[in-house]
Amino acid sequence: MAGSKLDPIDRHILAELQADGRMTNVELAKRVGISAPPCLRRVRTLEESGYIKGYHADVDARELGFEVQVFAMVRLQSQAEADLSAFEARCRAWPLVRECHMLNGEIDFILKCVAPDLSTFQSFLTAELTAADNVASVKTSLVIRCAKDEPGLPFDVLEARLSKTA
Amino acid sequence: MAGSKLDPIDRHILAELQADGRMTNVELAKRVGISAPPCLRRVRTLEESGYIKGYHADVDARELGFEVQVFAMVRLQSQAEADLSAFEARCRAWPLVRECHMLNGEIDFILKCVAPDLSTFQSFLTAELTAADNVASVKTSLVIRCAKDEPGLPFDVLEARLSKTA
DNA sequence: TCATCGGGCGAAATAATATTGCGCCTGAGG
DNA sequence: CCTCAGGCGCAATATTATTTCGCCCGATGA
Repeated sequence: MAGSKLDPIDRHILAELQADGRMTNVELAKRVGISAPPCLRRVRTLEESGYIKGYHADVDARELGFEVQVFAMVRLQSQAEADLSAFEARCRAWPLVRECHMLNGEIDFILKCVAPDLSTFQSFLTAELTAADNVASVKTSLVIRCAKDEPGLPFDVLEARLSKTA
Repeated sequence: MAGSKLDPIDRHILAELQADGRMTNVELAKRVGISAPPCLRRVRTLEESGYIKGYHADVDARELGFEVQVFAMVRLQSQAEADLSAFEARCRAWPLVRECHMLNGEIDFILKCVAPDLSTFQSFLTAELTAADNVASVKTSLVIRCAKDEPGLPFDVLEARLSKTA
């Protein structure tokens, strides 16, 4: 099973750093119950082996003037791999698109977008997204409010799962 | 305009910390072109005033055994505020639900969920989500692959915008 | 059962970073 | 021109990160 190369201390480290990525190594070591040097070694190993992909400050979008958040459901005309890749590449190049997920079912892609205001988004929608090659239809939904936005993973679910197997 | 209380150095700091939340203050100061003490003071101010909401390690879901990611589109029977809030509270309590956004249009909520495997998600879907009070319908879409997943905001868009106004 | 070996831990020393204190400069307002 | 507030950076100090190294434990094999 994936993740089994990690012991409980490693998982504890991941959970703590997911919750507070700027915790000092001393504090982290204290929380997971080992001393600072091995704790730091574990963190470095987790980083190098890809369990930790990076660290990011969580910036308040509204405060910074990004008032609008939108989910866009996109259907394409062709689902040939080359066409899918081409669309993905376009998404990567659009700064207003923050996430692009390929889905199963009727909808081919869902995009999470941000914009400073509605008119900026509308311009993007009509001039770029809807107008893009191979795009059959786009349905958009404005985010009215966000009830939950937890970064990362539920480590408690993971622990529960592992304790069953063990 | 929102964000106008920030000068270019503040925005530069936010952009850098969004890209690498564990950068040392010395390195950050060097990049934004001031010395370490005022840089740290700015960071603290940004944290206290809420521009920076936190820092998080970005953990690899697949590596940790979360193979499945799903978007769930939920419609409710009642959209009275009390019922909306009740549903949001339920979402906050479900660990598999990582994000919950209220939308305009036909769909009332979109949820981003993760699970270790499909059967875990199916159990959650049938026993919890679909079965929950006031839920009229749930449409789910499995994420086949993720083409883009940029944390945070496009600071280049913000800068472009501000330079126009200025 | 007992020697050997590898891996991981932690104390201690050292290097780097964060944080505080303070004097200087600058620009706004009188 | 003077004064004051705000923000900077130097220098000193406190914390933290990182390296070094010896110890312990558990696995392996004679």
